[in-house]
Amino acid sequence: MTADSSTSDRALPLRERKKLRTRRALADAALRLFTERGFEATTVEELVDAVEVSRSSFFRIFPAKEAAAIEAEAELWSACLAALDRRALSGLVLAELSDLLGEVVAGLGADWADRYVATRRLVLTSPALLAYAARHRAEVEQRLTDRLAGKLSLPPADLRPQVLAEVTTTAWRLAARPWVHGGGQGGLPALVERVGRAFQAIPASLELSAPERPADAEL
Amino acid sequence: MTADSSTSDRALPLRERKKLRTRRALADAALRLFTERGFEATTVEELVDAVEVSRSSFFRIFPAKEAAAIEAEAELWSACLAALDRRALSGLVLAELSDLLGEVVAGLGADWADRYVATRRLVLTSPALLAYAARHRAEVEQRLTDRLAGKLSLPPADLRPQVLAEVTTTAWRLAARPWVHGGGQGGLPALVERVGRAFQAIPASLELSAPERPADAEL
DNA sequence: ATCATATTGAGACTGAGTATCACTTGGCAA
DNA sequence: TTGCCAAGTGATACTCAGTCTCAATATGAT
Repeated sequence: MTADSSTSDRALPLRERKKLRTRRALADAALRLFTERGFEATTVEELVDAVEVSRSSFFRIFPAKEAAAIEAEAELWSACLAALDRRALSGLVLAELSDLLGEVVAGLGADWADRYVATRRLVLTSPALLAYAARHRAEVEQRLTDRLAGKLSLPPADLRPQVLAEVTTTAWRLAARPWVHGGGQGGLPALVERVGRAFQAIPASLELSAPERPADAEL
Repeated sequence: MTADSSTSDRALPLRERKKLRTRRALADAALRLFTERGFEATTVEELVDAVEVSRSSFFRIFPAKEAAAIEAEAELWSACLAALDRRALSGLVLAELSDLLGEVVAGLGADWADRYVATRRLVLTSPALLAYAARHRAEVEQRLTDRLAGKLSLPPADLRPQVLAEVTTTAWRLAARPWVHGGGQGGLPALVERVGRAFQAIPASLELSAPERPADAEL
């Protein structure tokens, strides 16, 4: 549910639909052009020419050139935050978050997987995109933290919601990185599977021990 | 050990010392000017005028305006990576990382605490700085991951070094945020104390449970 | 002193992001 | 329909970060 959000959500103020279509057209063109020619080598001018929109309009829709490139990533996390708002938490919070992320991923649109793979590959090619994506992650974590603390009635200074938010994005990255590396093999179901395993891997990782006499690390 | 790194490391190629002094002067002026006038409101021109260096030189030393602002943060993490290179790991890796971070912090220069507090407060005021700092963190994590995997002879795809690197920077942030918020009260010893407790808080946070019937989150 | 080599500074140039303003277009009431 | 208002669009000018090139200057070795 709420998983459609494709080009035309029926029963939307008609004018908004056009805006959404433009936004999506810009994001798609951005992904394509930046991938073909490189992020820094493509100017915003070229991008807006391809979509036949003015430069002014671009910056009205996206706050930065980078934002158009990571639209697919942004969609994922706003879906997660929306899902968290709808959800009542009970039991192990970490397990709830794992479920939630899995459900959100499973409900994403059909074309999302390809867009996301392209996005992540693109991000790796440009320091500016890496920075922008990293900040976006930090913002998502902040919102996750706030919502978790709110739902659990914990004070903002409590470390636990912060850790759980951090762990959530970490699990996502752990799961998504190899999936993207493999070209999105297996589609969304494979990704969901990986997300579940990434969440499980985290507590286990904290127990990792080094051998008593590591051969290569002697001073 | 290697904890000095103040303006003049004796027995350094004489020419390098001057470069270091310029670098440090720029970083100090950046922190001061950006704090006084705002990051976006201060131009690189004004900054280099204050230090009597050319714009060209600035960009030879720092890759971006933002880099001069987060110099104190960068110093911390390069000290950590250097310390990790020197250290032989044995036993619980998480505990080793906690120790290591504590030792590095305890060994930082006397003026570092104030510089760091100022840096973090400044970063919070500017989206551009937030993005730059977030990317810096990601780079540090990548290097931590590589070194851990190397030292432990684990394949690069193993999730555990990635989790441990992530947890290390998370613990740092958990510890530093309230410390900075309180103006660095208690100095480095207080910070070291907080780092230790942040590392301990992480496994505990993963067990957080929600009450079975949360009153405020019903749909 | 002299020569090769770094390092610096000056200036021009590109392109992102912002602000302003005139213009158009969609939505709505009479 | 017609006219009106508001919201959105496009053109243009401007600032400033970051790159590049080249000349000037310092540094160090012989």
